[in-house]
Formats: sequence, structure tokens, C-alpha cells
Amino acid sequence: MTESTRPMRRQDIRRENEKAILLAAEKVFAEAGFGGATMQLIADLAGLPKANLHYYFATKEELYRSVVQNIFEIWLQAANCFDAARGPVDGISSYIDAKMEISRRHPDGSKVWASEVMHGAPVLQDYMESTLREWTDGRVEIIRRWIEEGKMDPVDPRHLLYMLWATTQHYADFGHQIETLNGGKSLSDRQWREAKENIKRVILTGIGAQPA
Amino acid sequence: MTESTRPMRRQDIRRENEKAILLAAEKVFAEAGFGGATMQLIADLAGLPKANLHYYFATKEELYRSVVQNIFEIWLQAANCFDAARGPVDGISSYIDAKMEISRRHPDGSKVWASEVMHGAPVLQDYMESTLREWTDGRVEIIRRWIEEGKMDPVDPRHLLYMLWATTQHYADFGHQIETLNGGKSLSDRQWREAKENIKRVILTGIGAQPA
DNA sequence: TTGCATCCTGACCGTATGGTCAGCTTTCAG
DNA sequence: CTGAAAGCTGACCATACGGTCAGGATGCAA
Repeated sequence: MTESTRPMRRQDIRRENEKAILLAAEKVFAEAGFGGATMQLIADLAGLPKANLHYYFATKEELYRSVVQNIFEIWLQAANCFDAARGPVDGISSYIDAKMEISRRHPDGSKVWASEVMHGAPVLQDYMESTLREWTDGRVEIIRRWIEEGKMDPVDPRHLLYMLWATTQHYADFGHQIETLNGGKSLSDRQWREAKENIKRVILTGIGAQPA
Repeated sequence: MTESTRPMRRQDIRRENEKAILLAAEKVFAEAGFGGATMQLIADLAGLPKANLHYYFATKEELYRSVVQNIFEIWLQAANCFDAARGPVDGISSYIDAKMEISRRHPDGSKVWASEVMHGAPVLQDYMESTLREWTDGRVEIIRRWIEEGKMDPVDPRHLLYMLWATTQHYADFGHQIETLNGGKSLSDRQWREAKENIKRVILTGIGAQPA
């Protein structure tokens, strides 16, 4: 760690430990699910004694909640690409890029999020009913406008969004399956690019998207 | 249950109890994950004492394995539509129909399967490396032939398959999210039909599929 | 009717887990 | 320098869980 450096300031200690715990927790929750994860495992992975975890996060639930909220933030940020766009080609392309990047860089987070939703969103139900709903309604409106302006075919905006979420998250959540079918090797840079291009091409063509 | 009927035959008893246990287990595993599920909960839901579960299924792992294998069977069966097809429109349409029907009728099974894969397929790894791989290779070959025959655009067959899996399973695995965004109500017959039609339309158009 | 295999279950057990706490060390403001 | 606040942790606890088992109930073939 930072053994040979000068002693850390309190603030730094707090930040670094919380970060290490959250990172370890994300991995363990992703691999074992909430029920299968143990504080001991997370502690070991973070390189801290278990009691120290409880110093920063009172309960397993609280730690889990923090992890899930982190993911949700990242998830929502990817959405900004959508707003600045002038048309479906631009907006959907960059959204797919962003979400595929998340699937590649934060597969654990993606899995935790998927798990949370699959189990009925016990922790994030309120977020889904407020933040997520507002975000979705906003994008639906944008897509609807694109359709009105003749920039794409009249596809149901909600189902289009579900399709975008599904196809991109699949590469994280079902990454193990994809790897297995890829001869046990994780996708190469090239394969990730192909995956992205394929999704973009099929969807953009599929909705009859017109540039600009 | 069957309180007012005549006593059951042994065979029937065995079959009915195993069925009840598997059904309950599927639901509990789907809702809580493997680690979060308890034999007691499954027993209660099945209306049997916990010890009775261990009479039919020696361990929690064995019960889980049975559940997952059941899903896998259903999953593979949906694949048959693909084979009889004469072209991409026919084959992919019916495959989407079949998989959407599974998502609607067996959402719990779908979730258990998703969970299993997300956690690295600890139980079904061997199946994925044999049965699933063979199945996939076969379909890839079919799609490749369709492309050669000019029946669809040259889309990477594997990524196309992933797209089909992702979009259809999404309606089961993320059903809770979809319901929340649907005003807290589950999708109506009409909405399911729209979802299916949307997926078919976007994908078939997206790959430039030609009838026959 | 009899005997046996199957079916069933309350009570029990060892273990692992989430969580607590008393008391230690370290930082740092005044 | 000093004292209080923040950070840390080994040892401990209560509980819940997966699993066992002895022995009773039930069906069924002969």
C-alpha cells in the first residue's frame, strides 16, 4: 500500500479505505450476490480486518447500498451523451459507445446492478420510481421528437431503450457465457469494437435512422 | 392440496412433491439468489417440512442444480424453431416468439439462469462448454449460410445471437424495472405483443432480412 | 394380514456469519 | 505538550442456516 510513504492524513485514510472497501465489495457482491457475499471475504479482499469494515459501514446492507448507488451514478452519467445529440445516429451511437465502455470497464458494477433489479430492487426502488423514471421519460420525449421530425422510423421509444440497455449490458452480465463461447478467452479489443459496431449497425439500420 | 381425494400412489407422491419443491425452489432462488435462498423458505413455500426437502434432494446444491438444469432444457427447446426455418425472417421471428414466451411464462427460471451465468456458471460450466457451444456453432453456421445466400446482410452471427438473447431475456430478468417504468403494472397482452413486434421489426430490418 | 420399502418429520447439532465492544494507537488542533 | 477525537482491532456473542437422524406413519406386494 503506502507503507514507505509519510503517514497519511486522516482525510486520506478515510477516502482510501472507503474506496478499497467499496471496490472489494463490488467484486464480491458481483461474484456471490448479496446473500452469498460475506463481510469476511470483502475484508480479506480489501486487506482490512472485518471489524474495520464495520467502522466505515455499519451493516452489510449499508455497504451494499453504497455500492449500488455508485453504479447507479455511473449508469446515469452515460446518459448525457444522449442529450447533446442532434439526431438518432449521433445520440444512439454515442450512448451505445458509453454503455459498452461501462460493460467493459465496470462489469462487476453492472452485475450488481442487474442482480439488484432482478431481486426486485429492494434498495433502489425509490430511485427507480423517481430518478430513473424521469430520465426515461425525458429520453422517450427526445426519441419521439426525432420520429416526428422524420429522422427515424416510428419505433416505440420505450422498447427501443430497453433494447439498448439489454444489448449493451448483456456483454457485462453474461460476459462469462460470451467468454466461454469465445473459447474461454475474454474478448479482444478488436472483438469489442466489432460488438459495438454490430449493435450500432443493426439498431440504427433497424430504426431507419437518418444522419443529422 | 389433495386432501379430499383418495390417497395417492407412491409414484404420484414422489412426482408431485418433487414438482412442488422444484417450483418453490425456482421462485426462491430467483428472488434471493443461491446464497440468499434458504431451505426453510423453500420448504414453507412448498408446504413441506424442511427435513422432507432433504429426503428428496440431499443438499441445497443438488436442488439448485436440478432447478438450473430444468431451465436449461426449456432454453434449448426454444432453439428448435430455428432449425426448421427456411430463412432469417422465418427463423428469427419464431425464435424471438419462443424466447419472449419463455420470458413471460418462466420469468423465475430466466432469472435463475441469468444469476447462474453472472456468477460464473459454477454448476453449468460443463454444459456451456459442450451443449451450448455446439448449439451455438450450429446456429452460427445456419446464419452464415443465410448471408451467403444473400438472404440477409453480412452481420456477425455470434453478435446477432447475443442480441437476440439479450433483448428477449431482458423482459424477464429486468421485468421489475420494466414494470416500474410502466407505472408499476405488469405488461398487458397488448404491450407484450408490441414488445415482440418491435424487437422483430428492428432486428429483421437491421440485418436486411429478405423473406424466404 | 403381514412384512417391508418408502415416505415423513420433530428435534437436534456444528458451523459460519453479521455484528459488538472494550481498549489500544494515531493524528492533530490549540 | 496535551487531551480529545478519529482510527483500528482481537476477541467475543447470538443467531440462523444446512444438514442429520431416530423413529413413526403409510402404501403395497405377496
